[in-house]
Amino acid sequence: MYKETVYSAFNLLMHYPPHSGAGQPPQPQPPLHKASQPHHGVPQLSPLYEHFSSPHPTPTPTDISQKQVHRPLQTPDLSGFYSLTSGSMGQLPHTVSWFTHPSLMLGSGVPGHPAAIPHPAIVPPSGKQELQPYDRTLKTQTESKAEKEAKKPTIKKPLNAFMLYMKEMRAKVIAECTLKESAAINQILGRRWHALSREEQAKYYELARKERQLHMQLYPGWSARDNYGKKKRRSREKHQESNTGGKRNAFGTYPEKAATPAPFLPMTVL
DNA sequence: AGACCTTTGAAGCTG
DNA sequence: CAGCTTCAAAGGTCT
Repeated sequence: MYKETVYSAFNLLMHYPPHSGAGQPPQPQPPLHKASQPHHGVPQLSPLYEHFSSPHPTPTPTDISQKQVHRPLQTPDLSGFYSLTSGSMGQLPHTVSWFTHPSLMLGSGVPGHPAAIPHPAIVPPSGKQELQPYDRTLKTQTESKAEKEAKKPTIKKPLNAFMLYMKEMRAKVIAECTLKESAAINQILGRRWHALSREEQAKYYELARKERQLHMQLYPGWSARDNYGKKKRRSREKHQESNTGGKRNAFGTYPEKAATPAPFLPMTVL
């Protein structure tokens, strides 16, 4: 049943014209770090950027500080960030601003900066961003150190180019194919990503670079290793097995080899 | 409740 | 340093 749903979704998408490079094998595209790419027509990516998007005018550094965004360094790259992301991104109804959504008002902020930097990278230890704000006043004095440690909000990794692309395009793909399961959606998005032109991909690489930069400034001491091992894996062996086709895939089937694409996937489309 | 699936890219880890 | 592993997002599915 589900398999058929996915199949029909791919059939539907077969007729979706790729941006460019249709029918060509995906070519590895090294990250592009041009500072002056055209920045038109990029809809909402990450709420971090949405905050600076139309219809609001491009915020000045003063505007940012008024929103209590801590910017310890005034780097030229950040100004590029503003010009890059302002006034060109559309709005998607399901998105919320990182700076206004209650889940972002965690009050934890950057260590050493009690003014609280509400940033979407900060989430409660539950993993998912919750609707209710993280209320540190709920902590009791009797809580053990370990408990307090466990309840410390997690600073998430900044999104890479593909993640930003997924965030933007997911709703569009879902609307087109009525699929909702992310595993299938992500397969489609992965193929579309490869179908993007170099210029189109460059926009996302640039946004991702800016996001990393901002993330570095917001959380100077943060390292990706901070989140290592926080997700419990059932076991490395099993995880490996799942990656090599030993377990059920997103289509509810048991693929013989993970490297073998699903037979109903037309390689010349998407 | 939380891992899994699935994708790419960044970054950490390991030998 | 090359290659492997983990984690970012997402939501349905499964344990």
